[in-house]
Amino acid sequence: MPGSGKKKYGGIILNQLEKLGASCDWERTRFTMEDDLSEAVIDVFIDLYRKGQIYRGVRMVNWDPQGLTAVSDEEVIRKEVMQKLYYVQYAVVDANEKFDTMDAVAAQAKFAEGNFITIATVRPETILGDSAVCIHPDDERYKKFHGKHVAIPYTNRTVPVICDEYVTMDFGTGALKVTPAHDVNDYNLGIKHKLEVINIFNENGTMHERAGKYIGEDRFAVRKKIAADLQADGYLIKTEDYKSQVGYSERTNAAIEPRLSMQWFLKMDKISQPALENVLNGNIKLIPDKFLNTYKHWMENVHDWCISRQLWWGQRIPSWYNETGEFMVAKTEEEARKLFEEYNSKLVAQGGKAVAYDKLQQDEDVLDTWFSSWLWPISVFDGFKDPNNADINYYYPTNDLITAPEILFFWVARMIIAGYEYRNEKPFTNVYLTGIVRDKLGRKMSKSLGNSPDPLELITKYSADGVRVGMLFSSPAGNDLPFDEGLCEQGRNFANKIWNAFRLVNGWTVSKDVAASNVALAAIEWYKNKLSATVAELNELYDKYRISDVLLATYKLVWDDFCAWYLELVKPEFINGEPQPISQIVYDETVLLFEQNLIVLHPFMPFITEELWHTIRKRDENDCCIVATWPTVSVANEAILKQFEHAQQIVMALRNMRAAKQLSPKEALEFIYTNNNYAGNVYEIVAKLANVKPVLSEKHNATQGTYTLMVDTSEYYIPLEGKTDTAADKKKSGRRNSVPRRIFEIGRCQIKQ
RNA sequence: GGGAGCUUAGCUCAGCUGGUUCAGAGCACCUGCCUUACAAGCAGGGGGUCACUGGUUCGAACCCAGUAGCUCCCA
Repeated sequence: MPGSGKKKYGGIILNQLEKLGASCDWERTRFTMEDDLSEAVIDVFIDLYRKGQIYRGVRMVNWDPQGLTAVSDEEVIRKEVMQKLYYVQYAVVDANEKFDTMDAVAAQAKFAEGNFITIATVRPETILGDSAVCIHPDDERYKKFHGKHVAIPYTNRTVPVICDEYVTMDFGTGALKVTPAHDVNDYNLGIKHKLEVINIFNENGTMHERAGKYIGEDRFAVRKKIAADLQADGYLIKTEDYKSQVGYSERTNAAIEPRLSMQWFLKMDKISQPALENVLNGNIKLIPDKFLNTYKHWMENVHDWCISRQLWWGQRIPSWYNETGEFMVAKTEEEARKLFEEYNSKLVAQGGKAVAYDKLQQDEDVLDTWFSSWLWPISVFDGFKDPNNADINYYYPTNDLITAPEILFFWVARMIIAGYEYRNEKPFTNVYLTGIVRDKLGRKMSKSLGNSPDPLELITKYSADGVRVGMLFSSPAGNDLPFDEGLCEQGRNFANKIWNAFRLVNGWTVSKDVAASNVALAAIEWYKNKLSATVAELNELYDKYRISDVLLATYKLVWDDFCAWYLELVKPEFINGEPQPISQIVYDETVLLFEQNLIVLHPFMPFITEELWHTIRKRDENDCCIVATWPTVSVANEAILKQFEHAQQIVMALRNMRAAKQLSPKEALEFIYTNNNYAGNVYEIVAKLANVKPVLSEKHNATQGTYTLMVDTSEYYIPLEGKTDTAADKKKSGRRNSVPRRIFEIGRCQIKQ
């Protein structure tokens, strides 16, 4: 498994997938930390470095001063915190006016002259690291200070007043203190204006000697102290309450300190081009395509990729340092030595002095996990070591990648980049982006929140098939899916339904001597057509990756069409309490149709379908549902479907009438039809499912006590003389026994009284 | 601060190129039923000003503009 493959979770996830019935090639499980795959990672790093694509640079990281480590953005928990906003005055001086000591008294004199700029900050302790004060070039209030300097309290330093449109004039005082070492935005401003970077903190969050004051004291203690000092010395004008976002370490809960550090970067501008082009031109498809815009936007504004991490696990960066900090990128220490040797001989040849490399030390940092994951489609088939092996040639590029939208950039885009860089070919054609599972409060499932349901527990409760159905029911492509255990229950109920349908069929006694009834033959004919039409629909939905729609259509086919209509029609009757045998022909056809159902159900419910596949008929061990031929689609006979639909409508209308009139389903009724628009077996179907006796009458005049059914353009009559009242009387008296004259609308059929 | 997207029934969402599948599905809910596979079930039923305002059009859930609310991504 790629990416997040923390080993201890890897095993659990694989186990869960297995239990869920994922039909993976389990013999081939791999892990990006394996030797072969790690080697690929290192080789690629070296290759890209030699191509000049990888460089070292400074970057702001999230530093955990308690854990003494950098943490990733994902491990930072942002909280809204009430803080104090401190308004501090800086004395303005001329650029050439150098002060060795701008003490409080001197500053007060400047203030009195009106030569001051007020800044607002929630972190007054960082004042000691200020390198500039920034104002908007158009800000009238500060125009007179263009080109001037300000004196930073307690530092003996003056820093320039710089102009940049980055500053919002009407926010705060319109003047921004710039502390490049301790704020990302300030850092970027610092680069733009070539400011000094003054890191005033130690790794553990105490003040560095560089700060010049409060040395060794903790940053938060210093905040209080300096606030008090600023107040006492007349720098502090006022404080205000201020709500702001502060990041906390997920591990230690310490406030995150932005910190500058040396990191490794991969240049993205050129290498990412094919990944943009081939998605835009449709060589690689994102499904659903609403992600195209996001993808495009990101790829067009791509930043260099920071590939180094300060973690204890992962592939160590293959860079070797000598005593003086020079380094060689090489696979092994020996190679690094050789490189140093060559380097030295060149130096010496040019008249320089050789550098020492007696003690080489490998970089302490490791590579970002995505830096191994992006190679996955190639490295998993050993495509780096052996670029022409049979597996990679067969599996690369593959058809579909299924993944979450949140890692579209982290992983998907980078796999595409690596694919074009190292095989000059896309790694896959379709990227299906699933929904993100959320809990009922709309939060992402996460290990730290502990709000993820345990799949194994769900499986014991609802079965693997039930859980699969539950998950897939509510997962339209790309939409979040709010997890609801009720859906797993629905899945379990569905499995139960299938099981019961099987029990019914399995319990029949079959007889070659019994002729197939017209109704049964009609049902078979109809369901074959219905199945064919539905499979055509399923195929289309599959092509569009509309998995939840496929599931719903399959669900309705099996539950409604097969169980509620088909089985009810072919089901043998009981005579004198004795079940009658079923005709061999009908039985055989039913089993065949049942099997077709199992095949279309299999992707969603592999366990029960495979089980029934091998129970419903004696089979070879290798004759499995999972590899059974998908039902073929023939042109559905529209007339048959229409005819059946007409029968269904009559049945539903009759049931509805019975409900309204409180007539027991057991009470047989006469059903009078006057024309043969719907010949076929429509009326036999109706007879079986609605407990009526069809009677052909050339002409019927509706009389009192006769219901008229209107279905499509056909009229039917049901004599109810003497039935209604007796039926009603059997029920709780007074309820509904006087149904007013009205029209019931049921779909397109009406029942007129 | 920049970008993307969403708002349709109590909930989760479909609804393609504007017009005979335009107001849909599943769940939930309500009412009958222990009817010989299934109460984890069967039969029936009630729910919506398609966020709001305006525009385009013979015609708008759908196209356009604005407003409000929500979500995500990047910094």
